[in-house]
Amino acid sequence: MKALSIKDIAVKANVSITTVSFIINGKAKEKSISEAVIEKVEKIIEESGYKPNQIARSLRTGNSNIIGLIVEDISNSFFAKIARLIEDKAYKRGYKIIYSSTENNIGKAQELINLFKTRKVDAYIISPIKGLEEDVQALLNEDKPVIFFDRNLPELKTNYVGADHFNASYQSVESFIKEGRKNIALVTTDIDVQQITERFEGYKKALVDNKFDYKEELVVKIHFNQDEEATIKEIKTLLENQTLDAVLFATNYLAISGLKALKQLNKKIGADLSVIAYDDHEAFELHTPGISTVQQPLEEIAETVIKLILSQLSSKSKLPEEQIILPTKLIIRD
Amino acid sequence: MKALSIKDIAVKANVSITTVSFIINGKAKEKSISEAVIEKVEKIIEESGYKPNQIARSLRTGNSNIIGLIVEDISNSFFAKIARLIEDKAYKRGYKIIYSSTENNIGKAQELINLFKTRKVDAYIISPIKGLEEDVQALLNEDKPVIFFDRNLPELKTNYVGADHFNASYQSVESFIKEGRKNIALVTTDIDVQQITERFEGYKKALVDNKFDYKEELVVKIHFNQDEEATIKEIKTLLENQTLDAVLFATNYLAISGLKALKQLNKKIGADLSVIAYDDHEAFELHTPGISTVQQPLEEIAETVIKLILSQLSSKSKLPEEQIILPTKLIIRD
DNA sequence: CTGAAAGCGCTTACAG
DNA sequence: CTGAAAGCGCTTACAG
Repeated sequence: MKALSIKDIAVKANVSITTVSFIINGKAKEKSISEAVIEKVEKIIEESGYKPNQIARSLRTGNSNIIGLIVEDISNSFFAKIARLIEDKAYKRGYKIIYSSTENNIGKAQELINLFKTRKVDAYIISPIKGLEEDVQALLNEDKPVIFFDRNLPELKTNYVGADHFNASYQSVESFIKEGRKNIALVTTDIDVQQITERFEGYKKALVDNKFDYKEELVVKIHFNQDEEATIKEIKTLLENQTLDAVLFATNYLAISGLKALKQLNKKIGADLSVIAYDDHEAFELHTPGISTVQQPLEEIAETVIKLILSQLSSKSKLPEEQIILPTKLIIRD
Repeated sequence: MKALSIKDIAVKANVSITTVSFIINGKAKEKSISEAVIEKVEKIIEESGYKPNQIARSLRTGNSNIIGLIVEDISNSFFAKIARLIEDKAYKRGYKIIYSSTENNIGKAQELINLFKTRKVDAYIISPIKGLEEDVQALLNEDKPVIFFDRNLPELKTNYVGADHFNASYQSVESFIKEGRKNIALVTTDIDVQQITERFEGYKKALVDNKFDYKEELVVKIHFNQDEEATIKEIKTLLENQTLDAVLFATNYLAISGLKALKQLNKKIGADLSVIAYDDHEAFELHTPGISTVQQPLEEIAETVIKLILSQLSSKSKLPEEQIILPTKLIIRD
């Protein structure tokens, strides 16, 4: 039951493996192989079900038709949806995706890059974390296409595709203000990544621009890797000890924890309290009342990422880096 | 900036590549390489940051230390969580996982198996669909370890790890009956896979065992690939036109659609209506009132799958197939 | 119009 | 204790 090799095909067709290789790779015309030979070989390949060994091909050519995708956590619905969309789109263009999660762990992230390197992936799509600068720079030095998404490491010259996190927060706060809210809290995380910082900056700027004071005690930064219990507790402390009438949650899972906290405290969203969550989640639509959310344009992000990667892969010369910021949408529910 | 090869290391260390290879692969003792040489070579490897080319290694040895994972849809939270757990556990044992989604499409599933084959993955973890029998049999003929999870194709002799879907439904229905419910509906899908059938059988058996009539009009089979709008509409029709006081949802996403339907109809879960959903979801805990769910033992499923795969991979002789059915847990919320 | 041969970077049976 | 050499399955520059 050993797999067929190009040699087996060559023997059966009574030609050299060179000829078979040319035909497999669509270079038959270019190499002026005769019609008769092409047909004969194609027929044999078809009948025998021969598939070229991609490992051998990769070893020889140095590329793999595989794109590596590195995300924070594939079980987070934002990343899962993006991964799925990217996979679909890449697949249609003849590329496969392999993906893996960093868990915000710099060591794991570095190992993944190494893994992908030794597997000779052709390009990298990364939602990066601080500390990865050197490793990514090494990829760039080897002229490997790298695209960041969701987050950026601005000191590196890379392509980046992401949502307009600053404006998303800004608009959320303004929406609260229009509703007549006076004391607007922010629940965010302590991960030091650009998009979290931007969400914070947008929040502050909107307050200041509207002549509200920025009050430190209304901002909670939740430690990234702590368990949900602790998060809920911190949010409860905020809700109980501060005068507030609106909360912006900077991530999806923080909003989930926040809703659990509200439920435990028996506080209702409504006349006395407004909530907006970053990134949609099924729970928000179902919630009574519905939870307003900031929605990132997933489809567009995926499409843009793939488009940039493919144009880099197909161009011989180095293309200029692009920074693409896509607008978010605020969905108000009640 | 070309990557280092084993030859470069050999030259630097002034030994043969054979020696370097033995050292890299931990065979130094066995091949009685001298301590001095081992140390020298290890130092050079360390300093130079040399990483063996896995592609070349795979080509030579015929295996890859990669396990292929094929699921229905990686953006479904059940599969995303399982994938993440399996990835973690495999990683700790030196295996990488590559995963991909079939979207319940037989053509795509076959392509994925082919893709994994040409990449020489060492083993396959598959949530299978009908029509894949031949392709999987071909893998088994090549003595590749294959493990099914979540779903089974019983005509094949493979390992299988899954939850006890029959009992899960059975217990759910009995729980409704204990609450005093009389008219218990089932919302399920029309995919023809074993675990969906079992959920249906458990539902019927529990009714009959408790001397209730099985009423066909209380069962809705939703077409798999239809959009959510249509699903919600069908569920609304059920809720409006039938006398019922309890609904069991056979999947997670059907329950989500069901809750949306209830919300649109302004029907409340409570005195007049009980609901149980298959597989937990954040929305269920947050929902007011909380939604009861059947929980599959994700951690155990992942652990068992990996254990079986590794024992197959490490044993030379063919192991007998195991069918492992793990119990589910019914979580009652209100 | 077609083929012999080198080489991608490894592992391993064999020899000494 | 260590190394020369074959070979995994391809691609491609070169030759005719």
